[in-house]
Amino acid sequence: MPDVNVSTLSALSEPNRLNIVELLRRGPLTVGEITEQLGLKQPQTSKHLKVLSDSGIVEVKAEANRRIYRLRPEPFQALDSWIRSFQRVMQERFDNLDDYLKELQDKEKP
Amino acid sequence: MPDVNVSTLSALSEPNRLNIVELLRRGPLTVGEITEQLGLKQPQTSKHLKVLSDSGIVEVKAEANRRIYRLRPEPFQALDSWIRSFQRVMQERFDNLDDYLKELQDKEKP
DNA sequence: GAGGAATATTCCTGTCAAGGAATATTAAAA
DNA sequence: TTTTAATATTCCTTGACAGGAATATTCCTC
Repeated sequence: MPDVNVSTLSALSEPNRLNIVELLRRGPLTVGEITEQLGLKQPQTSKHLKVLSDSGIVEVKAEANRRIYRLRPEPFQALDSWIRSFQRVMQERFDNLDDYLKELQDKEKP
Repeated sequence: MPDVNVSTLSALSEPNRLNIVELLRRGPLTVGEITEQLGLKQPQTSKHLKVLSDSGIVEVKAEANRRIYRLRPEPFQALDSWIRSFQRVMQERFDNLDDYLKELQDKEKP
């Protein structure tokens, strides 16, 4: 079972950060561009980017005055492989509630 | 672009809830079983299950005195398809930072 | 080197969510 | 029908986190 990083999930669970990620999907952007396109204020953008950066979702490249942010693929790969290994097991178990109910009864009346 | 539900992500971003989900992977469980296996207190378990239930990650079946919780596959499918559509676009853009830098320069010096 | 962009950081405040403890609810069992 | 088991709900408190505003930092340009 691949380990899911809670920090990845919690970083993505904030709407503005999810928007940033959706935006960066199209390619790298500077803080200013993100700020403008999402209608945020610059400090908040920087803060959200820091959270995304700390959790490894995003990486920075300094270019003179500017910081260019872009997505890192690893966290998404990890998340994906978790979900898929997940679905594999779920598929087997799915629609087997009746089996479980029978087990439960057996526990009660041995 | 498939829409990711923030509520799915935020529900999964709490460690105890993620543990519950990992546990339910093996099959449906009652509140008591979850409580015991994770060493939680029963009220907290119920609260976490409510959050998971509200976000559609989990569903309940009442069986006499007990409530049997199990995973619903839909949120995971949605999450998976989002990530994969995501990775498709990222793949194209990946390693194209140089292109972007050139664009930036063009913007500055037209 | 002074002024001005672009970005990060700090401090403050309010909100919200999680845990603890107690209690309510429902169904089973005696 | 009283008691007991399984679960949900409420109230309270505390801590984390997001936004606002101000300020610090870094680098460019003149």
